[in-house]
Amino acid sequence: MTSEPAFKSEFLRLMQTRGYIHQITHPAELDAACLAGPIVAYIGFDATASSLHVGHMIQIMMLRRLQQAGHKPVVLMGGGTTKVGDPTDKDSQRPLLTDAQIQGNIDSIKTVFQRFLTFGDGPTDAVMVNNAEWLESFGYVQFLRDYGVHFTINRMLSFDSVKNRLDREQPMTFLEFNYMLMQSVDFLELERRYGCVLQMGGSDQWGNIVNGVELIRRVDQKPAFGLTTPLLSTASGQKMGKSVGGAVWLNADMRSPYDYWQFWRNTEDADVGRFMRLFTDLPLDEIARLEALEGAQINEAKKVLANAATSLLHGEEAAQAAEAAAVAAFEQGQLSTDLPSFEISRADLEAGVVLAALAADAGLAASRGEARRLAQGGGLRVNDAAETDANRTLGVADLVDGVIKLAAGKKKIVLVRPA
RNA sequence: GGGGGAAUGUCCCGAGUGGCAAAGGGGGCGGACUGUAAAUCCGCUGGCGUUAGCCUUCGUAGGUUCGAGUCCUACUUCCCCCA
Repeated sequence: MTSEPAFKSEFLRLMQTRGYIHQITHPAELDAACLAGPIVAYIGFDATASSLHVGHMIQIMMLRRLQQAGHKPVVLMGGGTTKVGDPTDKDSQRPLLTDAQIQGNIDSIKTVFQRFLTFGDGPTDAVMVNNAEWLESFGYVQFLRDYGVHFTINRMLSFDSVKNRLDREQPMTFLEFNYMLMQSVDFLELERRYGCVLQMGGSDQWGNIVNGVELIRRVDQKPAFGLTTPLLSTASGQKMGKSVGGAVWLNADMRSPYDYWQFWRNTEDADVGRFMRLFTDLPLDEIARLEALEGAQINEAKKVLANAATSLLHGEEAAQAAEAAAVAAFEQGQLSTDLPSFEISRADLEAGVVLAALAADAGLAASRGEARRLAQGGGLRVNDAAETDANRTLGVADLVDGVIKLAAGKKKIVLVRPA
């Protein structure tokens, strides 16, 4: 699919040279459509958590590229679909979220897009819509008659999202089974409202996207296209998106800019070039130069990557602060006030705090037991000295320059400060 | 509708004779080596407790037993065979 069909449109060329394309439904037709004028394309995001995470970055960047190439991005928030739950890649049904939770998540997720896209009423300005607007107003029988007729069970059973679940002998409810239809109807609705012709998404969404494409072509006899991105894994084969300490959230209140910077800084050597193309706006020739660096020098390229990616999300200032904190902590062994911190009441500290409890509360370990094991393994550090006794009591005497520096491993650092 | 089998550590796969906090992988985390990389080697991987120990876990709910992942009953879900 990525065998260099030499696209003529700026958008598809951009997508191809930067490595976003895994599959396209009708490459030549889509290329022609992009050439003919601004097109409207969308990506859907479900509101299952109060923040998106780095795994979503490739989709967000794709909308950004779309706008850069002179087209109109539509961000679809899945207020309606989240109520059903996408069975793709899930072994079992998630607990259903309440309306209030979903709305809260949407409000919180929204903010991130403004950093990557220009919203407004102009022809290439981005817009954000919520599929609850239409999905919630359908009557059951009407929905079945209008859309259900276009889907065969035979076909639906053949899609990976369904097949995987069945293969693993896990139950799949009728509710989840309908997710596919809802996503297809979304595409149709956006086509009617905004003239949207393209849906993009991760490769796991291929089935859902193709269904929408076919629905539009069948019902409205209009052109419609789908484009998916490759599944992102690191060069050594791990699923991308996790880092020390779990999911890398995009919202600053859930993952600090420092952590976000660290995530990119820790990229594997072999991924540096690919990630720069996907996740930054750096020009291709500069990327080529940077990724050619060898040995320890590639670390400079990783910093460039981290700075660029963090600037996009959190702003340049935050990126520089993160870099400064990292340089101080890792290269000079000094403290920086920009390191993540945890506040403890002065009274508690004066009374004495058990290390294991503090480490757990500060987020360095999931539980006190884990903190103890960490200490026994030599991974817990207090003011840079390994501490194997997690039952030790810390007090004001342990303050150095007003803080206690706690570290789990070499990369997870928290400054405990009394307040 | 009838018959047979299956569900295990809330990340996944997967052993398990009535004495089990439950083998072994993968993944994850930590240590060593490096360059905050990869590969490799080592350790850890239910919660609370300093130790003793206590609590919670083998699909769900009951039961038998001093004692249940293991036996019985019902239910849920999945697979296979017959109709």
